[in-house]
Amino acid sequence: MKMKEIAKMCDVSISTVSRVLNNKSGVRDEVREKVLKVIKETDFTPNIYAQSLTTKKTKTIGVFIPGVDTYFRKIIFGITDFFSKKNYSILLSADRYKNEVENIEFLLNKNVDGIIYFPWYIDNSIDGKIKEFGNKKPFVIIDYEFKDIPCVIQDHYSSMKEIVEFYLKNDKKNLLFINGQEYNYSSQIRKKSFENTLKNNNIHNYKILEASFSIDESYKIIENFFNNNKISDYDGIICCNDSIAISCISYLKSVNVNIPKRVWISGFDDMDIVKYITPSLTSVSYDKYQLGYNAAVLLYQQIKSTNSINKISMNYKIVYRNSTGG
Amino acid sequence: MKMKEIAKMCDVSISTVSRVLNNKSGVRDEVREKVLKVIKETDFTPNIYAQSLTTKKTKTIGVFIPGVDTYFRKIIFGITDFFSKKNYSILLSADRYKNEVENIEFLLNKNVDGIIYFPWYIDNSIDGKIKEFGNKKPFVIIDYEFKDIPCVIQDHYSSMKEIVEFYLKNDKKNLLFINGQEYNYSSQIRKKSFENTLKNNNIHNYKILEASFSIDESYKIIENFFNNNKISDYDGIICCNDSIAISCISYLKSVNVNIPKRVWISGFDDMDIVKYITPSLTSVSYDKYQLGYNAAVLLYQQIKSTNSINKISMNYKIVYRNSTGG
DNA sequence: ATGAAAGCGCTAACAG
DNA sequence: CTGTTAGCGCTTTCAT
Repeated sequence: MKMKEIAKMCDVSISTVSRVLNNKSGVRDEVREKVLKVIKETDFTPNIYAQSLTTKKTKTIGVFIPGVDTYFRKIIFGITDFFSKKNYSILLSADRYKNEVENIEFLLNKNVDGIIYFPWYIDNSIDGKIKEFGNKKPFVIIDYEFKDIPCVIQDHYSSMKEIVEFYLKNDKKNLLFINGQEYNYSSQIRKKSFENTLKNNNIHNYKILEASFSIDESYKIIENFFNNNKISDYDGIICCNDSIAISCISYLKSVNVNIPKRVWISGFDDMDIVKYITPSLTSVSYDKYQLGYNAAVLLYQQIKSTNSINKISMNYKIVYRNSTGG
Repeated sequence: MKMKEIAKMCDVSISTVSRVLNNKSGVRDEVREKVLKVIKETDFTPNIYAQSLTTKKTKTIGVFIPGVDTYFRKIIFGITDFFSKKNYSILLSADRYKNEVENIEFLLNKNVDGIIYFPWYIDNSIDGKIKEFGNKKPFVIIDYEFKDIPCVIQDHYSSMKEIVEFYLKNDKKNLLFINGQEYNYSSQIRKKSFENTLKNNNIHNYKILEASFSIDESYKIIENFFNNNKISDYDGIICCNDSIAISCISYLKSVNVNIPKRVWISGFDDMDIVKYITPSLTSVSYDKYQLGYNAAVLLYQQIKSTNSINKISMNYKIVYRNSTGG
């Protein structure tokens, strides 16, 4: 079924059908209703590829989000919920054989109307690329900042600061920070916040361990670390995400270290399950659904050229549980 | 940049450029190389919307996968890894304001070349819809079977049977099965397998509790259940996924029930973290990445009309850990 | 208010 | 081997 047939059935020209379809003026109410009726009856939907050819708009946005299993889906939900209402589709780019930049270029070639990009591996070339992409298309970054490219960030600096100060306030002053890989921007921020907060409190004795976002690797790194370092040197451990915290707890239990009595521990992300493990895990909670939704809003504003906001900083909440004394 | 310009730069017709682009015969090697060179230099990529208009192929496949956070991403990876190599894109449909069928119809309207559908809410109308969709486009279902529509299934019947028999063999014969919502097809299968296996072993005394795929709801349902039923009635609990198992363990710990001494417990899915919780959780492991990859292969075979296989049943592995005695 | 016609960028006969 | 040309289904001037 195409416009031509609809036009014939209604005894009008295809221009008129087009006008009705696009809700444009210049059609008698009577005619409009008739066309609408036939469209409905025949279940007609215009060919979006023909539309795109003429309008240069694809009503499709591209999304790249890295391999973070635990909240990937929630972010996607936020994005799709917003854009579906606007009748946009979501093109996903997540080929692991390509690097991130290649994934974005792939999306660009698909003529998407805009792109949401959650960088994961940050290297020297990324800023240049982001600038290039941002000039080409409406572009929104998640959890990374570059000049005036609109972005949605989780305020890892503040949340880490709050966590550290919570430890200090409770007299936990021998701290170990277990980070993910430091190619990740959030990791860098959290690390810096951890260090600065301690320095601002005149504490210069602390340890940072670079572990991994893979829980199995993390476990090995942690085990190896404590084979060469005394646990008793620390009364507080801060992990950069919940998985790492879980592997750390697992190790500490295996060597009979009591949490929270001997050492406090906390994570990040507040996964659904962490309130049900033993001990229940103190964690930092960001609304990942809202994160995706906000990114979608920023992108849409750009697409419609009504952009006013450039940066959204997400609210967070620290959920205190038994792993830090209850 | 368009084909016309490339043609001019190479001093050939646009048909020749098209032939080169589509790797067709009928071009002198010399000319082909020249065109290829210019294409590369100018970084030209053909407009896929114009291509689609003529070919009726979009080189895009549609994917609907429900809200299962823990392994959603792995399935997607399997699909994108396969299709990216073929230069296809992935259109994601996941609008929660629409129901599943509406999400599929949305994809259909986008003229995707094929669809991968992981049904979650199964009701009476679904078979008719699947048949309709399967007639329209290449179509692959995950974890559901309908006539000769190609599908990839996790063999929940067999894995559940094996788990149950493992309990029985170890003299755990007072069993409680905690299921997810029964609108889910896999839940139905597992339940049936649980019941049949017991019956085949002449055990008619068992209990099935319908909990929820939401871990918080599950906890409440489990707590409520044990407020009205004695824990000591059971020596084995089988949960339909790891989240439910974790909430169940949490509850049992809160009332000081020793696992595995007083009762065994097991989950499904083998999430990354479950080997690190206490007690480490016995679970059923399916390769979710491969699941997605297989679905992609089946779909591609249909698109290319080389389909031979109709059904792939995934291998599984039961990972025995401390929650069932180690 | 409505229709005719050009054109979006490409592919695929058809000629040569 | 190579070029010409007619669409693909739609939007958008430009007339009427």
